[in-house]
Amino acid sequence: MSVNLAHSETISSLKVARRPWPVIVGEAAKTAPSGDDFAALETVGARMTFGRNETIFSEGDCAKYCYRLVSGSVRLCKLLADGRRQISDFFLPGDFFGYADFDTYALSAEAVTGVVVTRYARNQVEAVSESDSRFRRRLGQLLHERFNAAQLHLVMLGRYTVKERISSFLIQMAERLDPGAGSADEIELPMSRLDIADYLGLTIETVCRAISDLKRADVIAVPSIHRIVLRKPSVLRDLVEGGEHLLA
Amino acid sequence: MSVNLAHSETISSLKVARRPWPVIVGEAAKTAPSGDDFAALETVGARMTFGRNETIFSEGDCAKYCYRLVSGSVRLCKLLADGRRQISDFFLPGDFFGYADFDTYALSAEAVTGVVVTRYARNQVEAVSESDSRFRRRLGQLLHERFNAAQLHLVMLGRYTVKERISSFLIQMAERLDPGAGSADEIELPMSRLDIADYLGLTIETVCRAISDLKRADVIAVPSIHRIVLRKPSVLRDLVEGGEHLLA
DNA sequence: CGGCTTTTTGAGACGCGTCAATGACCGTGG
DNA sequence: CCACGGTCATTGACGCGTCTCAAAAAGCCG
Repeated sequence: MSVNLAHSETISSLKVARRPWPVIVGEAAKTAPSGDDFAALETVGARMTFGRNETIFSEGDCAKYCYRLVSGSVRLCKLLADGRRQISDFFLPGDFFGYADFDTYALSAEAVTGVVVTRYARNQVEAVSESDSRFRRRLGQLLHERFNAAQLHLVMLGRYTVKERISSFLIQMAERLDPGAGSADEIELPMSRLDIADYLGLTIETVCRAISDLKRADVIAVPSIHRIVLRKPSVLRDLVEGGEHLLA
Repeated sequence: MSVNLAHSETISSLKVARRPWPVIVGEAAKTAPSGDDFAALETVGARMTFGRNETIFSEGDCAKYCYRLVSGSVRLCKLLADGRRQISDFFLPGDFFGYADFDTYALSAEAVTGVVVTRYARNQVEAVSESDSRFRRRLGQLLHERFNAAQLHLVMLGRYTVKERISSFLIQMAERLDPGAGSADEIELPMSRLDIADYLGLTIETVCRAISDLKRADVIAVPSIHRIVLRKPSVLRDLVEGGEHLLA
């Protein structure tokens, strides 16, 4: 099983990233969408920065804070004693995370790229939630969304083939990364192949091979390593749905 | 992939089970635990019965109701077009389900055995939740528990070997089925091997083989088909901790 | 340019799925 | 009461797909 070497600099937390990576600042430092349900928290948030592969919080830590991602991207994962890793979710700018836990975090959150977050004390979030029913509903809705996403993830890990997993992942990322309407046809994947593998329950080699297959079939193009062009999104969709053959 | 033939009698809903199966009435018709947080709903619930393999609600149905399981057991599952199935959760007496959805149910709930439930209108549950902050917190806690369980399930499907999955499943069921203290050493599994397979992301044959292996190693005994004796729980625990302590 | 990490590709092993046959259990009806 | 048919569970033989191991290629940064 793949050895995990992601934790070279897991200690300090306010350190600036050595090399901020695609912190897409100019173009896409997406601020909160206009009708922002988090306005109530605006005043109590603290802005923070994490470097690539830095840990934002660890499984078992006292869950004092929750976070809103401003820029970059974050993985939520669980590490087994022998190095096996499962990523349960990726977060993108605008996502709110770290609130779906009890006293301690159930999983670790790590910066996939250089990251900027706003950090909120949980007791303050809870106070606002207690008094503001609109905010509370919004928070509940977010939790439900994460829950439903986890259910789909479950089906994928339990029953999808490799091709279905990769296709489903690409479509899903295209939808999430596209701010506006239907999924964009070109996406910038912030995470490494190993991250993708650990999200899909595969090995990095299998992920590479599946991507190469799609490239060979001209369903996607890969101009640079973190950039993917969906040339035939419909084929990707078919690969996921029929749950069947379509790719040579 | 295994053909699913579970839906022979999915239509009527108030029908009594043809043959109630292990509806453990005398011994374990567990009523709500003494400090019952659902007292507030007591008056608005309707008692209902479902037969084995009957559908309680289907994916996509308008989510008007939620349920509390009184006796028997229920599976929550998703069916793909080609018959593949993933079970995301089993419910046991006392469990509350069907509330973690939006307007429509995201998954289907089916009776694994003959089942008795109390059904509540969601708008009433929401009304109580809105006015009673204690009840609301309890409901949120339940959702968090299901969410954390789903996260562990995710790790299992993504990263566990067959032996680890079976061991983890047995331990988990022993803990959930045991009303009192530490896990009982003999458990009554209400679900079929196919259900177990679809929960663990395996085939029925693989599940059988793994169980036979454990039997052969004298780690468990199988006096009858739905009954399992954990002869060496510690070995089971070791088998799952090829990774880690992953049990809530 | 030279040393690193990450990605890609290849060859081979092995675990799990597939297909098929047998056995166990159970309710039904002769 | 036993024979029968249906469902579910178990076991075996075999093939395929994914993992493992290994090495080369491609980026990345000093």
